[in-house]
Amino acid sequence: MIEAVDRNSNQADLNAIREAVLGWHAHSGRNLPWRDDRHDPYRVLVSEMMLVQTTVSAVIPYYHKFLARFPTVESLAGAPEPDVLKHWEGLGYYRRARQLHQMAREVTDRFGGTIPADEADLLSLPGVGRYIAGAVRSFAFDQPAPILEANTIRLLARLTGTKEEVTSGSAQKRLWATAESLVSPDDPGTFNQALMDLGAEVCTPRNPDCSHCPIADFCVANREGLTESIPVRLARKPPTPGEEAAVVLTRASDRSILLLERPETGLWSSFWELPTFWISGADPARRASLGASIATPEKIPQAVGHLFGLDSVDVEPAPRVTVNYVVTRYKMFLQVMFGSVRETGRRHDTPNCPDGWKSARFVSHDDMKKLTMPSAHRKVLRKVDF
DNA sequence: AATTCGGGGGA
DNA sequence: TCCCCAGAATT
Repeated sequence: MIEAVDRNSNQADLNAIREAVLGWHAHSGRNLPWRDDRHDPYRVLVSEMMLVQTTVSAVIPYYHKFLARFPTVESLAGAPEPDVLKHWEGLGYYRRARQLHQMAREVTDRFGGTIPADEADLLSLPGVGRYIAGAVRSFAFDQPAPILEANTIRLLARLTGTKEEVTSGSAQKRLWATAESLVSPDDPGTFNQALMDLGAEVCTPRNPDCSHCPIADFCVANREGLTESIPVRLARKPPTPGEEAAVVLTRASDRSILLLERPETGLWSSFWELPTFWISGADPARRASLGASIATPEKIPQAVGHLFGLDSVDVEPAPRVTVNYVVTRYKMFLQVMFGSVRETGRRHDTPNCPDGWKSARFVSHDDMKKLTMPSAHRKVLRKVDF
């Protein structure tokens, strides 16, 4: 037995761990769609970008749809950004979609359409950090590059008995060193995937199945009864609550609905959303800038017509639909109001765009489906029932 | 070193 | 409810 894989370990222990992990993986590894063509670096990149802080089960349907529409680097590089974002809608962390899109264009421009295998080249691409670079190198190019991510952080922290907070700089440095010393020189890609699978299926966050773990004999946490207390993580702060009110403002002449295009920076950048007013508490979407003086639901009916320069606006103050959603560290309560513009006229065709937003317009039912919107507002429109 | 980036699933 | 998820970029 070894004290820790990155310190008092010898070559025989390392080899024994590698063989045990690979042997377990041969019959108990996960069968995942992006492994069907593991050596296609484009598929590796698409899957890894989607999997950033996102569960495997959430990614699988998006992966299939995305690859059906953008099967190659060239097809993605040549696609318009709204098309790319639409295929990402609902997955979250939309910066990744733009980074992947930009990545395809840089691969085309800087690397002649071929995804590079060199670490520095990979790290120079947008959205690629140490983990994704290691994943592409080991999975697609069979290079002995280490990886460190959620599953292997937990597994390696337990294996080595890491008692410090795992996101701290010193712990990260040691865990990366452990991963590097452990990665199999013979089949690094399979080994790295096997280590992740073992973390996902056996070395789980709670109630790890140590009795079926192929490397339990080498595990410090198992030996010392610390599997429930490792990994150590900082206590997270409770979410800050906030209230908003959204208005579904329908134009009577054609049943189109008023939508706003969000600013280019920050949360949901350049997404389309219902006009939404900040009421109280947290304001993660910076909606206070849209008429902060309102701040009470009662004032919204009067303010809407004035804010958008519309005549004959009628808004019901009573909310009939509510949606709760969580974004970053904020827990939001969204109440929905309903309004209509009863008369048609030029002023209704071109609503004023409030300061800070990119544009405002009435959108038809068909066009609404094509735009990319935050999930909470998608949910509102589903519940409203057109 | 802390924050910002979403959204969903499982216990 | 609470916790976590194949992290990276910015401040």
